[in-house]
Amino acid sequence: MAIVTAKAGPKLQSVQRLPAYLGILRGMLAEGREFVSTSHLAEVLKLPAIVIRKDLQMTGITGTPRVGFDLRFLVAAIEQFLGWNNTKDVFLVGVRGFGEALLAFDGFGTAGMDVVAGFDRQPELFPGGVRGKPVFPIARLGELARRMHIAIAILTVPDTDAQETADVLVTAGIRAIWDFTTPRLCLPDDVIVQKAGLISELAVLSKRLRERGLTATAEEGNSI
Amino acid sequence: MAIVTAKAGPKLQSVQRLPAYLGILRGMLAEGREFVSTSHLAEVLKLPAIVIRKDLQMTGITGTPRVGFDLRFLVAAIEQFLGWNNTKDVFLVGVRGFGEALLAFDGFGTAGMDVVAGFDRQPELFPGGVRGKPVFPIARLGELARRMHIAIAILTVPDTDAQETADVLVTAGIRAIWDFTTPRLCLPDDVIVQKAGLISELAVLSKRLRERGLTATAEEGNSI
DNA sequence: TAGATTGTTAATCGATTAACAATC
DNA sequence: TAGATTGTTAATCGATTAACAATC
Repeated sequence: MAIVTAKAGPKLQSVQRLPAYLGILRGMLAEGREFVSTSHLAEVLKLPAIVIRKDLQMTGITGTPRVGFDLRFLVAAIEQFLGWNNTKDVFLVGVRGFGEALLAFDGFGTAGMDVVAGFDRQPELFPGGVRGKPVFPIARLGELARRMHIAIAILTVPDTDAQETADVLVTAGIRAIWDFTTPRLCLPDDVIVQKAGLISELAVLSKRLRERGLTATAEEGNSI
Repeated sequence: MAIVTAKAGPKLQSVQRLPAYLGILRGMLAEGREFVSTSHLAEVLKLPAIVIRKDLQMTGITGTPRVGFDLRFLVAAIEQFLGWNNTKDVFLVGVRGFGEALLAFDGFGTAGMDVVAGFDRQPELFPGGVRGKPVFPIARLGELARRMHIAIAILTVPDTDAQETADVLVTAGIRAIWDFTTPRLCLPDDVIVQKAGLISELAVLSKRLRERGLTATAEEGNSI
C-alpha cells in the first residue's frame, strides 16, 4: 500500500547547488577570467571540490586536466542544463499579499524567468498595475495564456482559494506551477507543481535556533 | 584538505516536512477531531506512513497502538520541537524590492515569527512604513535590537550590500539571519545563517520543465 | 480475545566521500 | 618530463524503506 513519491530525476541537491556556481562563475566571467578549476571554485564556495566536480559532471561539460574548465563554456553549459539560457515568461496569480512583492521583484531574470503580468480576483485594487506590470482579473487568464504562450504560473493566492485557482490554471493551459500556498494541490500528473519552501526553511531555522538555546521569547513591553 | 560542511543536526528532510504535518493537524484540531493515526495522515498527505511515523518519532511524542496520536499533544509536540509555540520578533533589513513584499506579508505567524520592523538605507522612501510596520534607517538597528531583544533578522538587501550589512547585523547582536541574498556571507561560526532557496527552487522547476520538453521559449511579438 | 496501530530493528537504496588512474 | 587537475571507480555513510515484534 506504499505510495510512490515523485521520482527524483537528476540529483536534486546537485541541481540546487548549480545556481550558486553560476552566480560566482558569471562574476568571474565579467572580470575577464577565462579558466577556472574546481579546486579554485571550492575555495570560493567553501565546498568540497569533489562535490563541485560531481555536480558539474551532471551538466555534461568536460574540463581539461591541469587547466580546468573554460569559463565561457562552463557558464553556457550550466545555463543550458537548467534552461536558463532563454527567458520564460510567467504569470503570477494572487497579487494581494505576498504576490505583490514577488510581482514587484525583478530578480528572477538571472534564472531565466520573467514575471510579465499579475492576476487577481480583485484587479481593481491595482489600477496602475504593480511596478509597470499589469494586473488582470483571473477570468482573462486563459485567453492571455494562450495568446502569449504562457506555460508557467506562480501561485500566491490565499490558501482557501488554492485548489480552485489551480484548477483554473490547468484549464487555461498552464503546465507548471510554482506554488506558494500551503495545501497540497490535486492536479493531473502531467502538471508540474513545485512547492515553495519558505515555511520549511523557517522550520530549519527555528530548529537550529532551538539547538543553540536561542529560544528568545519576545519579552513583555518591548514596543517600538 | 576537505572542508567540513555545516553538520546536519537532526534529519533535515524530516524537519522540513513537519510544517506540512502541522498545517493539516491544526486543521483537524479545529474541526474538533481528537485522535489521528499515521496511516490516516499518510492518506491525506500522500506520503508513506512510515515516513510520517519516523518524522514524528523525532519530536519525542508517543502514540497509542490501535488509537493513534492525541491530536492536541501531537500539535503541541511539533510546535515545541520547532520552537513555534512562542512567537519570535524579527527585523527585516533591506526594504526596497523583495523585502517590501515580505514586510507586507504576515503569513509567518503560523511559524512563530513576527516581522515587527523594517530597516533600509533609504527609510525616507517609506514614510508611513509598510502595512503599519515602521521602517528605520539601518543606523538605528543596533539600538532597537538591544531594546527589543531581537536576535533574528531577515536579510533582503541588494547583493552588493550583503556582506557589509551582515557585519552590521552581527555587531548589533543579531544571532540568526535568514539570508535572501546570493553571495556567501562570511560571519562568525556562532551566527546562524539560513540561506533562502528561492533561486534553487527555480533551478529544480526549470530542470523539471526541461525534462518534460517544456522549454517553451517566449516567442516573438507576444506583447500583452 | 483479536486486530489495528505503534515503535524498533534490519535491509535496501542512494548520495557523498575517498582513492586513484588518465591526461594534458 | 613532471605535476596539477580531471574523470572514474570503489568505499563509506546516512537516509529511506521494509519487516516484525510490542501493545493497547
